[in-house]
Amino acid sequence: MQTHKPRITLKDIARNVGVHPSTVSRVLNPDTRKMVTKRIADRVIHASEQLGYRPNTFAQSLRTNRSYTVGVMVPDLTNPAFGPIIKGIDNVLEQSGYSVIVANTDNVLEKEKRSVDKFHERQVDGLIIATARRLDDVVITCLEEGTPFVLVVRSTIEKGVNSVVSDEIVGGQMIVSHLAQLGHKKIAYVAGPQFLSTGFERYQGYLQGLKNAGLELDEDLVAIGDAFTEEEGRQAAIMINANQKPFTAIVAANDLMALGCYDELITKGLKCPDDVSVVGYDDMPFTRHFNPPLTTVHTPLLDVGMQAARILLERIWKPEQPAHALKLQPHLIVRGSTGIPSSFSETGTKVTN
Amino acid sequence: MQTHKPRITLKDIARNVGVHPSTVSRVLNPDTRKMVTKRIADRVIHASEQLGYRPNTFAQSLRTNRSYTVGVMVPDLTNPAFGPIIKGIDNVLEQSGYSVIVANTDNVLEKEKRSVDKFHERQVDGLIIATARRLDDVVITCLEEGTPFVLVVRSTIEKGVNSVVSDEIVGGQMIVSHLAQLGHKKIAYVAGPQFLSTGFERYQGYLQGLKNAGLELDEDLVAIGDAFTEEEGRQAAIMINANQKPFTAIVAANDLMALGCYDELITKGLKCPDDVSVVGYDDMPFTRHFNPPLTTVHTPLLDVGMQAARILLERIWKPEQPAHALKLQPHLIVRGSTGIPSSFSETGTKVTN
DNA sequence: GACAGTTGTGCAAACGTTTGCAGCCCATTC
DNA sequence: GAATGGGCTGCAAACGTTTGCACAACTGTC
Repeated sequence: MQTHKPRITLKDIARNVGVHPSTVSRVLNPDTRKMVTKRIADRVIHASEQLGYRPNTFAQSLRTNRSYTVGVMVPDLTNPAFGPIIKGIDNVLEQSGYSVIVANTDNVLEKEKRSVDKFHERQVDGLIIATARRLDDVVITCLEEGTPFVLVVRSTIEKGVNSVVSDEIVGGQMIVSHLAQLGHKKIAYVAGPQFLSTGFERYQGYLQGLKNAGLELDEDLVAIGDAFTEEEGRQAAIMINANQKPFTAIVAANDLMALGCYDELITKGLKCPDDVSVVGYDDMPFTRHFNPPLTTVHTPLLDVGMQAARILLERIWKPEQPAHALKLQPHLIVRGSTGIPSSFSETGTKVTN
Repeated sequence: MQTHKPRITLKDIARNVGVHPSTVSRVLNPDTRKMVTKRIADRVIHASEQLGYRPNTFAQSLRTNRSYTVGVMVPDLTNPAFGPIIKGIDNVLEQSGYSVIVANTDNVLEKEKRSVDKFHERQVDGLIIATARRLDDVVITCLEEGTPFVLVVRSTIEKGVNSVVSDEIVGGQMIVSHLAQLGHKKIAYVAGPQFLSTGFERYQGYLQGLKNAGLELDEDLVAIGDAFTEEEGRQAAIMINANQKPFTAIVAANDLMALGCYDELITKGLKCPDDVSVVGYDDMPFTRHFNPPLTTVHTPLLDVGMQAARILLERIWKPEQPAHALKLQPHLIVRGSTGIPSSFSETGTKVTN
């Protein structure tokens, strides 16, 4: 920001007031203001306002080694789930004078590494990571280097790292329980990537849910997608259909994949929920407007962001505190995509072709 | 990022290789590398890699007055339209070594001012602004201060500012033309805030579209919302309904407001598109999954972001170039929410009650 | 072999802060 | 009235770079 007006510095104020720059510095810094006489302080403040002083953050950071910035890594900004999270983060951080630098990694490891390197270079005071794999080198590196960071949404298998996630297993169970209660017995599963905690744990929740409901797992009814995308959801649904086993419900590992299932059902001429029920996960914005409105598990995304930011601030201020792993309770939201199982599929008469 | 390992500096490398720090600096800086002998350069590079050197960006920025960061101001991260834009921005900027700092302003002027102040303090090299009002102090300030910036999505009435926007007026016309072609004559309009270029120009497009189609404007069929939100869209639809004038289509100023119209139609027991057609604007993610799939005007949001970033880079590099106002051609996407007008409303028999 | 010209490297200042230390002055105490 | 102490302020170094300038060493020419 090359402004033509010459930047005015502590020295300028000092000259103006007739004191030493260090005194000005002390006045303008809340922690040290009490060190200087009120009378002088007032004059300094007045002069600083009049001259329109803006501290040079680079000089400050260079001297203090704190940048008052934090880095946020997300896998895909196109996914509407991340908007609210970043908003939550920004809300609390900007109140404490921090700025957030975002990086979009497109789920590719190379970019994640580059981003975290960049963040290091920029000396961010902390990191919020929404891209973690269950086994994640990047996370391990951060851990070793002592970088304050907190994981959101996706966690790793390591213990002792700060994180804010939804209780995915419980969420998965809730879904199956809901479907079982409706009378579903053949429940298909469109899984997310198993190297992500969300993909893995939601699937575990599904398995546990089946057990709870006294249902058998049929492996022909589960397919694993390689990414949390609509397209992968559709592909997985296609694979399941190809197995020619009857089912009355599909639970998808997230809302996007559920949308992919919608597509596949439509191309097969199946109605949701009349022929098959569908449920998603995340409750991203506007799920209630889908056709049909999607039954899904709600995670308070804005809160996730805000809590993560708070925890991060704590860690930045007192790095030696024990890690804080926050698990938010999920919440099933029943909408129009789930209903009682169709007699067709139930009897196995009408097999998807 | 307080790492326990001591930061290694140019001086360390210099000592290691046996040269002066300035030489190391020259080697590591692409622009000046040619100044130093290949043999020495190689040794320096080798040492720097071995020691894991990371330049201190603060020192660099302090010295050079360039931060290699740009600020991005958006009104509401919850609106899925902004995800793709930011992604586009990030994509091109990170390739040039820039980082993006985002700020969410919630559409409140106070926050916008605070954010832009913050950006100034952080000495961002440029700004991308998605929050502009038609008359916007913040923009004027940036203009006066000579800050490189580009507006996205929303423009101001000033000429000579960089911007990347959709041709809203054409878009508005396209919508009306589409509806008129289907046979609609009574077309209601749910307007967005008129102090935003998007709200204003889309409405102008609507007016122009009516004229083109030889239709009369009925003021009872337009209502203006105070914000581009679902709720405001619903309220506007309610107001129009309250006027008891028949209509067969509603065009909303953006997709969110269109969703609000959906809600109101449902509570009135009206079917879309059978009873009334609805069209939105933006083609934000997942509009095709809405119920019914929303006819809307597509703007290539990712492109908007990328183009804006490119223009900004140009301005940062050569500040004296004339402004670049890029107007992207919109594109009507017809989906299930528009159809031929219902005979009911057409005859005025069935008035919304 | 002396000279000019070119090339490569070192020197030191500067960017704008923060902060430990030293020293001053004034008030307090015996 | 001298000694003690505490409160304010100035001094200067330091953070890690970049860069104009000076200078040394080399190349080529007559």
